[in-house]
Amino acid sequence: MTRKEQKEERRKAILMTALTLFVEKGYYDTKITDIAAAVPMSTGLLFHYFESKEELLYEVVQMGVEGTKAFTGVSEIPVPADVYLTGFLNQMFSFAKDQPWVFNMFVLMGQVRRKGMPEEARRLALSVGSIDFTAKLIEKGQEEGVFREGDPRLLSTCFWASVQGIMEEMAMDSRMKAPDPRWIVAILRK
Amino acid sequence: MTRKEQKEERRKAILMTALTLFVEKGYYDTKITDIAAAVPMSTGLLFHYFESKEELLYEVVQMGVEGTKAFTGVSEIPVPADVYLTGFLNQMFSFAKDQPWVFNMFVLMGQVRRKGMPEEARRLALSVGSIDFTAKLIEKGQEEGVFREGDPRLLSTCFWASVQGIMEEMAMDSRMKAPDPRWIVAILRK
DNA sequence: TAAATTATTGAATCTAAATTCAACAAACTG
DNA sequence: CAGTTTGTTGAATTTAGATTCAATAATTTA
Repeated sequence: MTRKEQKEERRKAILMTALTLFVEKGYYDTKITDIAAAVPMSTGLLFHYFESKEELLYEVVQMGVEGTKAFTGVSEIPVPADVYLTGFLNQMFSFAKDQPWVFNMFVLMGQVRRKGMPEEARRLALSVGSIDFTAKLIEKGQEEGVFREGDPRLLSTCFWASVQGIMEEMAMDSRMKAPDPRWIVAILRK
Repeated sequence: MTRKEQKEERRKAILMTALTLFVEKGYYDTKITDIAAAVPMSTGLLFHYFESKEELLYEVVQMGVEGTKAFTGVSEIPVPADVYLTGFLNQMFSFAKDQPWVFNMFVLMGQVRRKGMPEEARRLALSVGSIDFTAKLIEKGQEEGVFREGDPRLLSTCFWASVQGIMEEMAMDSRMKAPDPRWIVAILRK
């Protein structure tokens, strides 16, 4: 099975490289040749592993979806909603340095949701219910009295849009320090 | 001079159409033929008015820069910083319905600042000092005691990233209601 | 070890989309 | 009005970049 494993490793290497470049330069500005050169491997070979650039994006997103399940799958939150979200952001921001790929994955997932991204990948990214998940969490927080009144879904959307915007900014400018997570959670806090 | 005016009108029509499409579908996914068809005019004619797609983007951004001067040019803010920013967001969000083009312009200006956008247009968009302007405003707010402590520039960056993220979300999904501006200003508020 | 399978390359092909162009129409100028 | 300038079209050209392919090397299987 060494051969199959080898192939898996290679695929993963390509996926990771693609992830990095997609976030660094944007999907459309990242050429297949850029990815191949960065792996490194010949352009031709890349198509031995992935059908097309779109499929490549799709699989990167697929990988992100897997990873996200762990997050949106949690059903019992044992701490107050504000504490949970602050902790989440804290971790996410520290990932920016320790595990850039986790961080980049989040950034990419957000970007792929936008209009103008390849349709299949977009649908897949959109299928992750992080907005809904957080909306529920926000409702919980409202009941707990820590979050302000207002449509939980709209609050959730704002929260994520802000997080997305800030993460993109961080991905764009590596000099940027991570903000204090409480600043962002303040959007929700009463 | 009717001829010259005519030409100006036409140019403006193209610029506006391009602005709308760039925001709606993204720069790279907007084809020159899309713009021409939407104006409407033949593809060829479009090049009678603009050198290239990049130049077209550049001029849209140019227009945005002009418009933004009015905003960042203000030197005397007569009201507390938090009130000023809340009012600003309030206006911006209501523009989304009344004057979509103003709103779209803001969204586009933010997008063009990102890596992977055509270099010249990007530089131009980056030349607008809205982050610095707001940073000063935030310092003022800190002195007034209404804003939290923290690096004003980082706070400013977060503020704008959030606004950008939310405006993009609004541009993407017309059903989305505008959030309460105070939610966003809460990022800054003590 | 010989056949079969898989990895690899880089140049050749294909394709979508930007850009140019030749031709014609309308408007303006003197 | 005759000529010149500007507007307009859509098809032809060009080009950047994705995708294919024929050829070769490495690895596995039997």
